[in-house]
Parts: sequence; C-alpha cells; structure tokens
Amino acid sequence: MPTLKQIAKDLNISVSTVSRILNGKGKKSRISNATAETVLKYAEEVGYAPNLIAKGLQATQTFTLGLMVPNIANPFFAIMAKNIERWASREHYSIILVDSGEDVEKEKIQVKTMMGRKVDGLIVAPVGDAYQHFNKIRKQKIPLVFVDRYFSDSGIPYMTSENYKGAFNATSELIRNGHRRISLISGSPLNELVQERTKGYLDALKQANIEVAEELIVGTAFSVQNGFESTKCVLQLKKPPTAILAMNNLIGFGVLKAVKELGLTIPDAVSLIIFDDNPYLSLLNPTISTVRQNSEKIGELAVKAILTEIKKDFNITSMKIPTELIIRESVRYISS
Amino acid sequence: MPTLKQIAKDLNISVSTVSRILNGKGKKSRISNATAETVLKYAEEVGYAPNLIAKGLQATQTFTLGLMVPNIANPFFAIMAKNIERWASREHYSIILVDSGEDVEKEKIQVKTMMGRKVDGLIVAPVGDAYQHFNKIRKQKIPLVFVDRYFSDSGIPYMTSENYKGAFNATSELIRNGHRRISLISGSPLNELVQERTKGYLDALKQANIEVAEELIVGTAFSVQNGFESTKCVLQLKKPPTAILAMNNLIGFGVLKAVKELGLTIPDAVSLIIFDDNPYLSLLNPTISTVRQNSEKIGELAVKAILTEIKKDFNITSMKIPTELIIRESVRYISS
DNA sequence: TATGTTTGCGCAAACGTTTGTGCAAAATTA
DNA sequence: TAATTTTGCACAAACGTTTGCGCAAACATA
Repeated sequence: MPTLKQIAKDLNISVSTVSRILNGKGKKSRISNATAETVLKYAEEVGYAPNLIAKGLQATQTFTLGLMVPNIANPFFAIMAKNIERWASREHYSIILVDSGEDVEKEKIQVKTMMGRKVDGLIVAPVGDAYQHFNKIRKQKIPLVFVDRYFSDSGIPYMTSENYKGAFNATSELIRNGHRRISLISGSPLNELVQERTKGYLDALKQANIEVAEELIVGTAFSVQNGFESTKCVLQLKKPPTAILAMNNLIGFGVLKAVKELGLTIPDAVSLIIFDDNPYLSLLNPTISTVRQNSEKIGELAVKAILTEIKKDFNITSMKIPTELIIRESVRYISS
Repeated sequence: MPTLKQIAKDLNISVSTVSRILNGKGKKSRISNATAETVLKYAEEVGYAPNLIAKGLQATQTFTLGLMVPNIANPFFAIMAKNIERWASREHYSIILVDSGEDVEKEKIQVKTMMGRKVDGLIVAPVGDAYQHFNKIRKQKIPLVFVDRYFSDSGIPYMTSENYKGAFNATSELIRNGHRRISLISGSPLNELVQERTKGYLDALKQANIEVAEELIVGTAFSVQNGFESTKCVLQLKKPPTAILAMNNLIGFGVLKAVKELGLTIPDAVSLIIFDDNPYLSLLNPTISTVRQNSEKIGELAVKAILTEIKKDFNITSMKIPTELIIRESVRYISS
C-alpha cells in the first residue's frame, strides 16, 4: 500500500530522495543522515515494501525465473523444483511454475506467457518433439536451459542424467545375471532422452551378442498406464522376457502394478530394474533395483547456470550428471 | 521485444490506437477496419506479446497467484500444486511457487515478496504457530486462503480435510479390530490440523472406554525421521502398542522403515494406518490401510475460491473435504 | 568581497500499458 | 451552402520505480 510517492508526500521530500535512501544509496548521493534516518524510520513504520512490478518495468529485470515441467506430481520433477526454488530464492529470485501436463500446446502457450512476464530466465523439461517455440526465447537473449529432456541439435543447453550410461549399466547388470530376453518399456520416442536410454539398452545387448527382439521394446509414454499395459502385453507373449527395464518411475510403477495383478512375483517370474529411484522401492518385497538419478543436482545446476548467465552473460554448457545403479533384490540370477 | 510503441512507430499511428485494436476494442472506439487489419497483421508478423509487467503496473492486477507450501517434494502438496496450476492457468493466472521448507522465517520473508510482487491472491499451507505475518495481506484486501494447515481463530478461510473425522474413523477401525494400545505418531502440535487429528484419535479411544496412554502419543514433526525414530522408541517400550496411527505420509514412511529395520512384520507385530494415501502403499506386502485425503479437490477448491473472491469480492467460506478410510491389509484382528 | 567547492536534494524522463478526453475531417442533414 | 453529426484517430496522464543531471545553499579559500 505505501509507495515511495506516499512516503515522500508524508515527509515532504522528493520521491527520488526516498528511493535513494531506501536503496542504500544515501551516502553516495550525499543525503544527510538526518533525512536518511527519518525516511528509514518512517518506511519501517508504515511497512514499506517496494513494488516489484514497477521495479521490474523500470529495470527490465524481474528477478523471476520460469520453470516448466511436464508433471509436478512426479517426484522426480517435484524434487527438482524444490531445489530450484531453494537456490533461486537465496538470490532473491521467484519461481513461476507451469505444469505443462505433457501437452505441447500448453507448453507453447505458456512459453509466450513467460515471455510476457519478462522472466529473467527459463528452465524447461520440454515435452513433445518440437523446440521451435523456444527459439523466440533465445532470440530475445533470455537465458534458457533444458532439464531432463533435451534436444541437442537445438543448440539449447541442458542438464540431464547420464542416460546412455545409466541404461547401459542397468541392462548389463541384467545380462550379467544371465538374462537374454530383456524387455525395455519405453516412453515417447520423440525425445533424445528416450533415444539415449534406448541406445544404452541396445548397446549393452550388442556387447553381449544378444540379438534384439523387437517385440520386447514397447511403450510410448511416460505414464503408469503405459507401464501397466505394456507389461501385460509383454508378459503374455509366447516367449516372455525374463527381465524388464522400465524407463522411468511412472512406467516402473505400472510394471509393478501389472506384475502384482497378474499374480506373478519378482524376481522369480521376471526381474526388474527401474530408471529413477523412489524411497518406497526399498520398502517393497522384494526391494527394487534402480538407476538413481540425481534430480536435486540437476535442479541446482540448472538454476546456477541460469543465474550466472544472467549476471555474467556466460554461455551455459550442457552437463550430464552421473546416475547410480542401486542393486537391490529384484534381479534374479538365471543360468542360461 | 516489439512493444506497442514500436508497432505504432512502424505503422505511423498512435500507441493508443494500437492498444485498442489489440485489445479488441477497435469497434468500440470506432477504429476503421482498414487500420485494424493492418495493425493485427503487423502485430502477428512481428510476434507481438503484451508486456504483462507493464500491464500489471497499469492495471494494479497481475494475473498472478502465490502458492506457498512447506515441501513441494511431498506428493500431497505436489498433487495439490498441480491442480492449483491447472485451474489457475485456465483463467490465465500464473503461479508463483514458494517452498517454505517448514521454516517460518522463510515464510515471513516470502510473504513480503509476494506482496511486493502484487499477487492477486495467495494460497498458503502455513508452517509454525503464528499467522500474524498474514494480517498485512488481509489488510490490503488480497484474497488469502489456507490449505491443509490452518488457524481458525485467525479468521482466515481454509480448505482442509475432515481431519477430526479421518483420525476418528481410523482409530475406531483399529479399535474395532481389538486394539487397545494404539500409538499416535504426530506432527508438530503447533497447528490446529494436528490438534484436530489428535482429538479424533482421543475421542475414538474415549468412546471405546480406553484409557489414554501418554507414552503412546509421540512425535513432533511431519518428517520421515520423526516417524522413524518415534516408531523405534514406541516399539521398544515395555508395553509396546499393538497398532500405530501415523499422522501423515512422511511419518508413515518413517514407520514402515523402522518396522522393517527392526525386523518386524506388519500386521503381525504391529498394525498400521497412515493418514494420507500413496500409490505405493497398495503395492507393499502387506498393503497398507490409509486415510485418503483428496488433495486434488483441496487445490481445486482453493483456487476457485480465490478466483471468485478476486472477481466478485465474495468472501471465501472455509471447507472441510471428506476423507476416505481405505482398508487394506495392515490391520490385524486381535482378540482381547 | 569575490570566487570556487562541497553538500543536500529536487526535476524529469523512461520503462510499456490503458483509457478519458478532445479535435479534425468526413459524412449527413437541413 | 451551412449546420450538425459521425467517424477516426491522437494526446496525455497514470501506475511506481530508478537515475542522470542540475540547481541552490552553505561553506571554504583567496
């Protein structure tokens, strides 16, 4: 409610003087201690808080960061968001959150909104297979970084996991345990992230001289439902897989649900590794082996990169953050 | 990048005309179709997007809603946030997200920031035991609603679960199964939410003529660690409880972890009901009975209430959303 | 006393919008 | 043709900041 103008009026001095004092530029502008104190005291008294909207207009800097994720209810993104907010707020930045709901159209619309809101930077886990709508952002020199999913040929920097290695190691672990029919339940193949994980899976098979069985590579979405249905399909094949690699946590949950519903047990009927860890997975019986992603770190690095680009006009360099193969009890050794 | 001013200059007409046309007020202001079309076409061409900061300053309305939660990584709040964003974005509102991290000081600071950002409304799950810092918000007539946690004597409206009933029903279910030593593992007693759930627990005991055992009411925080440690304590009592009621999902997870680490099994060694459901709980062995809260609904109602207060200057009325007791396999019948 | 320097602060523009008001030109009417 | 109405648009203020510049008063120096 109280504005600079109001304070100035009440105290019978000019707006500029009040502004300078409240911004600690009193000395520099040779404002007398007497006036400074009066203003400071009065501002405190009426509880003055600067209008950040006006400030933003004036400074063409809003201390605002956009964050767009496909699904904030997915713990992977929620944890990332938490860390992003944490590091941003330390530097007095606020987060504008958008949940694109895996919907490219909403993503496109909200990109425009973000531009309209003049965010100082944008962190996005893009959905779909197109990134053209992000070009405007870059054209306007707004710092932008992808997290988790990315398009390397877009030239837009990204922070993601070592997807290839993670999938490769997980698959290798299954192979090491004697599995040769390993099903990959995948997300939408539109994104490079998926392609990389798939490649890791394929290369591990290749290295072990295992022929690829096309019917074992299934799935089209990062969703519980996809995991559920794909698992049912694949387990009812004439020659079902002896192991499954689930490409993310939602798919993994779907797998678990399907296996339970089919009355099967892990790892006797089928072995399982899930990409992306979850606390509950170490509570299950058996506990589930996973590829743990460091989503905290991804979030932290993303903000820090954005903030340094804002301050120093540095270019962000993409990074792949190591994953960790957590071996629990969901993989059975089988002799070939 | 392109502004009204720029467009006006390029087209050699005045800013006001451009503004009116782009806001669909061309007819009303008797702007000729010719000019209107030129402007519309040109605006499209250069990809004009209004500067919402400038708009916000002018209109003293930012189409922005603040959302403060104690922990966005907690699925309860994440799901709520998802729904809040969904309903808000449909009405062209953006969400400014703050994760207070259960820290009152951060909450206080961020309340100020929200005011500075001139949010049109504020949705908060408050932490701590004080609400005085929210009074400024109300004084400035900014619509405010609490979610989940609340202070009824503050006069600030809230959307929460039927906490009393939920706890009462859960406790009664345990009693119905023959339990008389039921431990309540609680969160910080500073909030009315906790008090209500505790009251539900106590009243259920009372109704069954069971004497309250003080040593069975433990815990001081909504955290995994608290659930974990409290469970260990309580299960090592000389006369341990035969059942546990965990006051939220994080505590519940801690309980499960502790029980597992102690090498005990549910429900043989101890029965369990958790306040707040989680998909994984129906995957565990045994599956865990819960009090399901409708966090989607809470979020939805909160935004809708805020939005109608913004538009119609209606006062929000507090609501308690029903919970559902989901009976699974974690409660054993014992004969007294 | 005249000149120069420092001190203390105000003026005004600018950021991008919206909107009430006013004014000229064109069209209509008498 | 003159008076009146309608059409089409521009001017300017306002929202709350920040900041370059300038001006007056006070003080110091010569």
